[in-house]
Amino acid sequence: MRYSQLFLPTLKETPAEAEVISHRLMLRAGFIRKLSAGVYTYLPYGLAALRRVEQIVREEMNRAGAQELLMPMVQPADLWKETGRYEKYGPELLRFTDRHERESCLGPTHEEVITDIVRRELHSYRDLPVNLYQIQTKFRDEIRPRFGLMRGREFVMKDAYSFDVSDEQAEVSYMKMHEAYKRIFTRCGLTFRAVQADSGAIGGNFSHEFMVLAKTGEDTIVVCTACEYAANMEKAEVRLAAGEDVAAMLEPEKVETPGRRKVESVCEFLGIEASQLIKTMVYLADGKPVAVLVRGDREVQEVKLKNLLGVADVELADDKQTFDATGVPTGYIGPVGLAIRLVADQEVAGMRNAVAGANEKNYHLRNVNPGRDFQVESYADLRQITTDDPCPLCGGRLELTEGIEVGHIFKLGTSYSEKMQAVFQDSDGSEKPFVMGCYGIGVSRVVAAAIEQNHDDNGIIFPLPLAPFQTIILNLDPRDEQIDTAARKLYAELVRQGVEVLLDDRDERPGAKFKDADLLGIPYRITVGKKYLQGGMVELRSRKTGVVEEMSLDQLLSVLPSMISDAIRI
RNA sequence: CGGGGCGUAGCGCAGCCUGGUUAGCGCGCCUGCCUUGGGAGCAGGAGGUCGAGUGUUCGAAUCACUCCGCCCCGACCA
Repeated sequence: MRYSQLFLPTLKETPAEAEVISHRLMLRAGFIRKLSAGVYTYLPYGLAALRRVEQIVREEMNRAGAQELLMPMVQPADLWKETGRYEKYGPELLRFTDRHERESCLGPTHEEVITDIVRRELHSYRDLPVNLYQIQTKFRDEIRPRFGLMRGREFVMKDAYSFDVSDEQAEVSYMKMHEAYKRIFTRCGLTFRAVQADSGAIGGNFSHEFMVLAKTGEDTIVVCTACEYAANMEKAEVRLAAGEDVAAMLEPEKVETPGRRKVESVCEFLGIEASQLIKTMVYLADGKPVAVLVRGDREVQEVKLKNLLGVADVELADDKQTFDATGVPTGYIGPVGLAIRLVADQEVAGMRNAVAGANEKNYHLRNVNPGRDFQVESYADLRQITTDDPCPLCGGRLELTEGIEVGHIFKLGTSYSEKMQAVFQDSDGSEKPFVMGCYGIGVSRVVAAAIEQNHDDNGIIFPLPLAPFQTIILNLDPRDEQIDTAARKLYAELVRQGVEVLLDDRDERPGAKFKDADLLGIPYRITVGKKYLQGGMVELRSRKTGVVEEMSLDQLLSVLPSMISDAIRI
């Protein structure tokens, strides 16, 4: 491709609307333009990057035995009513009626449609397993679209759905996808981790998220430095430290702690460590008060609490709500004699002679002992994991890092197939619902994540497999016949060898060409200029390392194509 | 939906508080000259219903009200 013919509007200045780096760079490098909130046009250069990701996804899905199809974006409400999601999905599902007053919606996901196809066409265990996927534009009417392609309302997604005869077979399908996903993100040249995840509203009980590691990620994840373990903060299991405190239980003692409400000030006042204090937090679980106990130096992990209580929502009670529920002002609440529902972090069970609120203003209790002085409804892992905790798998050191979710795989089980009466006849003649799995990749988000992970002050640094062009040739002086001839010759020869090349033949000054080349993030840059006139040499520069090598045209042609094909092969 | 902010040329902004002739600046764009290894220089030029509506006023980009759009934080979310 010749740059002079390409629709590639780059921007010298950053538009005010963009905050995160990938969004800014995508606007500046002519990837996208906004049409309305969370809705973007892909310009040729951005589309080329998107196609790179799509192609890798396609190849790996096909390799894993999945088959591509394409489902409608407009879907009838009736189908969604079968699974109850038409009511349940909320305002994110864009609903409308057509000219015949038929209720419809724009597909935010396609479980209903695929299940409908399969129940109509597949009836026997002999037809299974099957895995069908599509790469398609989804629409979700996000509360607040932001960050450009990272969280748009309209976005390109690959979604796959597997159908199996049994739970065991479904797990085999799941593992195949898990492997395929690892290959996909590896081939994209991204640093990522597969993390255990909460399966969320979509349902199911077996779930991994694929996170691209980048500073600007929306989620915090815990990764082990020694093994493969990685998990969401909400899911990361805390391993209880071995060894119990076997100190003799002392008699409870009430102590005056005037005005000491915070953990810190109580500890300072009584001369104890935060780890010797039982912190009592009052939450409203679906509106009803529950007291939660954790060690003074720990934080409650609300998602774990929510899951334990089996409620839809937990919220920390404010001072007034706390007083209304317990009759005690915040800061002096404790488990001893407390009348409301009580749960505790597992760690609390092993505490001896701890300090806790006395349920009386300005008083705390010393020598409080779980079991003797109070009972809880249940002990469970309820606290936030920290980097001081050991890896739950191998005991290694943990690190916290930010991640961008680019893929999510679920074992769905039979929830959809049962509701939609999608059944097959098994070898023993019995009728069974399909056991399903679903597997998503945010294709457009992968492009954004790749940029978040790979850029510098001058622009994008594309991983070679995702770059719209693998090489850019800068013709620094198109009017000089010798330079122009050399640049064209290089271009033609590289194209012949299968390299994706952009030839910058614009009538621009060299500075502008260098700046654009950096901004666009093309992995290899060849410069043909003055040095060619002087000694027949051109420059090859790596965008990533900045290393520059001078060589002749012949040398370049003999090394570059193989460098590129080696790098793309996995 | 709650909180905060912004809408003035394609992009980035000033002007608004304290109303008053032809609404400015930088970049980009067009023409010409010149220049060619990190977003050059000179000269000339095009481009605006100042987001929309209503009101206040002799007079509104400027003041008031309403609406619309966009951005950021929060709740929410593959």
